[in-house]
Amino acid sequence: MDQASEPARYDFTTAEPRWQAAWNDRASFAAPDVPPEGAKKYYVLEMFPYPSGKIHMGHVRNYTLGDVVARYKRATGHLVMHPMGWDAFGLPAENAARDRGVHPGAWTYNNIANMRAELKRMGLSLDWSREFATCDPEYYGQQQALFQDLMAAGFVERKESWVNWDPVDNTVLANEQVIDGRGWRSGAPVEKKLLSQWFLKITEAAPDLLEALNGLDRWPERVKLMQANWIGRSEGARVRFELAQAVDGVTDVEVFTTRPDTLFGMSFLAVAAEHPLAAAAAARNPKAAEFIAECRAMGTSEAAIEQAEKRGFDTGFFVKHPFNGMEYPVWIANFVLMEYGTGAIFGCPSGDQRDLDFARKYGLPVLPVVLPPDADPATFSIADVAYTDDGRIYNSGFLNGLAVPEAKKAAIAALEEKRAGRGIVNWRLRDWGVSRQRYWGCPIPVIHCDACGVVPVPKDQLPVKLPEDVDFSRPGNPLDHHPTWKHVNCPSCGRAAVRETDTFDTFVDSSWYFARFCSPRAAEPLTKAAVDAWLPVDQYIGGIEHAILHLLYARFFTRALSGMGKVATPEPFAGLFTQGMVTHASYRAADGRWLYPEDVAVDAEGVATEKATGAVVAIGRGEKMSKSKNNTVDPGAIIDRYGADTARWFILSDNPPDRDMEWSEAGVAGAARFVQRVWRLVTTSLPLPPASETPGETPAGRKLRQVTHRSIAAVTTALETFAFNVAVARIHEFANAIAEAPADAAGAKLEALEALLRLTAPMMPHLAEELWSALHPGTTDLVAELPWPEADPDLLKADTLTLAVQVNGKLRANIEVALDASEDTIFTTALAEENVARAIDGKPIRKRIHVRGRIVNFVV
RNA sequence: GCGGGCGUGCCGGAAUGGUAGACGGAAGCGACUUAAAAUCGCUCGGGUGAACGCCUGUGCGGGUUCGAGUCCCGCCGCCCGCACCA
Repeated sequence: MDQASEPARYDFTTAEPRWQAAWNDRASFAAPDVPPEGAKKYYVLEMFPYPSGKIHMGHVRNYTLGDVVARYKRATGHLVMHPMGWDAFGLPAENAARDRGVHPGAWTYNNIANMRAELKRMGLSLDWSREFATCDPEYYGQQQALFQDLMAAGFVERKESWVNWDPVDNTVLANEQVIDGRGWRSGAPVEKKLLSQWFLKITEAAPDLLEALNGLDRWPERVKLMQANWIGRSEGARVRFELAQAVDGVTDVEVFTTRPDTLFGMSFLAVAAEHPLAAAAAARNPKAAEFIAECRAMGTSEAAIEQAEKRGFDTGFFVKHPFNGMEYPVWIANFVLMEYGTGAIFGCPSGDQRDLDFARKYGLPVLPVVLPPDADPATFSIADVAYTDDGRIYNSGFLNGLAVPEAKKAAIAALEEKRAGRGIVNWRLRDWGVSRQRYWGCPIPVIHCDACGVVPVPKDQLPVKLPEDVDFSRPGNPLDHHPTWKHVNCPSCGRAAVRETDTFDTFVDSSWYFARFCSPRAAEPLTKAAVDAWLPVDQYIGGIEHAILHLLYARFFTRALSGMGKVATPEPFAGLFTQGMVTHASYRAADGRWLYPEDVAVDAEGVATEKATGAVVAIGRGEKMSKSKNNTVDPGAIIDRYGADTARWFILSDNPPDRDMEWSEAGVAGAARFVQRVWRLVTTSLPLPPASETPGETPAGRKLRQVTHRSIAAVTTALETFAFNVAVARIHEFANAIAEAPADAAGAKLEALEALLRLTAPMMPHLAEELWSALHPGTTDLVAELPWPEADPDLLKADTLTLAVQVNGKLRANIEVALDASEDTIFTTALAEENVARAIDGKPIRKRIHVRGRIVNFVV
């Protein structure tokens, strides 16, 4: 092979580390804790990663998106803070400890070291000096201090709630550890168990959390909608039903309903399995107890409860209807949730699908009480579908003839008059249970003393550190069976007491980390000057799967901190962008094995076969990358082969960032070709001939300058709107135009190449630096520190106007007219087109439509 | 089950209610080469035509409009969340 004949190529393997070192040496991405007077601050944050061991393509996508924003904002004159850290507590570390005998801390910090090295290879404009992990005692100790502040401010309470209990492993299970109602390790049927736990009173903030969504104008509408529905404000009534006979001294049962207008359509009353009346029934009837036990086996997941077949048990109790005085049976039903409303409902089968399914199953009456418009009351009946829309009330005594909204008001008024109920606002949102019976989390900093009750650990004794010597060979919480850790003296009375052995939900860790980033080494949780200067986060970026819980908890936490005067802003994230997943084709053999892509051959017809056996393989369309499906792509391997810029470019170019993207080998290879193309475009232009004309003097020069400035404008708009794939397309077009520009446009070419590099820099920062230095030998400038190019408005204007001409809405011709052509001239020019005349075919023109700069339409 | 979203060529996608398919990928053909890679050029929704063109087409069925991928109503399919995964 003759080396000399090989065309020169861009060598990213040396260039990328070189520029990373240059940014590092210049501290190009460092930000001060408190910005200087007059600085335009911009806080860019991606959701910090869980240190699972390796970065995956979802991370690459997330951090590339954030990096484009950070670099673009820096170029447009902002002082940018762009930190990185680790959401480092959680179950996987404990699973690793149980499965492989590794200590959770060692496992986690080892993973962090690996992932940090991988992230650094991506060339992200991060301020690494702010890095921390939530499992650092320096971080969780401050969190313990914050929790005590929240306790003092009245945001914390202790109450009972249900958990999934594995009776064989004697441990609490997460919902994801419950599979088809059984524990994932033991396979034992899961039971619900009542535990005393710590709660943050998020429900008190519900009205405010809902109302303030209106002010989040840079959040996706769908996320705001999901949050609003989750908070779930609903207006309705509490209705008190007297029991026909008192049960254990209890004389009545309260239900919540949003449909008091349908009270006359009642055919039963149903309570949750955890309701006191259900317990009373169980005490009298072993069959009831059996049914309740079956309900408990469903676990605590709302999805599982609501998807289960509707089942019930007749308690034999009866209640009296507050309006008609009739008696109705009380059932225990598996679809009634104890956590919502009062844990009891009245069933109106004609107006609620669940009630109808239930009534049909158990042969309960179905009385229609809302008559749809245009329906005949004599013949209207309910078969398998409940009627939930508006209409006229009938079969309903004093409510007859009213429309649904009026009937609701009338029913509530009547309930209040009879003292049998009242109108109320009910919220779906429940308080936030933060206790977890696990080791690898932040210890809840309280001590339980028989004499003094709950006593906070004195602040000068924080952090309450996790013990290192823990035993994972036994099931259950290692903190609880540690021989010494929990035994302490009460800080208040000095007698023997025990530590709380529960740790915090990891959502607590992620509810304030963005604030801690502002002063990550401070001796107190937050530094007022720093958080007030930097918060709110200007652009937060992460997965849609966090649309509700994480974002709602972080909003609540920030509100609470703001209420205590620790943070000025109540809203943590001014702008939010939710990215889609990264998917990859998956291959599954007939026997159910998931195959690695490299073990599969795909022919031209798209038929896939397993290389080893030749057997045909099923191709799954893009599925979320997961180890269990063998369809992951290792970012490290991609960067080895193609470089970070290529990976970044492909991930940005493939599709809009809020949609799921399919990773494809061909796509990366195409991106790699473009990297080389830009490199050739610049290097083959060197050295640039001395400009014989000032830019734009020749017709070709002016044309290239127009393209340059239109490209600047188009890419800027695309970046501002997160349309990164469009920005990529515009840069492709721009590069094509530069390549095609004739030689006499030399003066405009330098301007074009500079603009190309600066527009590309947020997306392919290493290549931009490499070529900038080639274009300006000896320069000490870094593109990362240069300002964003500005489009010259004069060069954005077109020289003529191109209009589409339609006849009856169908395109028939294009015409070109002067910018200032009159409407008459435009119509005359349009009608002169042969194709237009043929389409009109002499028919009279009924209407002429002209939209300036767009279109002409003749209606005939 | 409930809540939210998405659906456009072979594929990813573009398109302030105004020329559907920009840009890229794949594929095919050609140039260069002993050959391949790389590179460059051409073709590339379907139908019809010698050609200017014409008809049709944005998951399905309706509607609003001079004009609908875009707005409205009803379906179908896929995806996300459902409170202890992060």
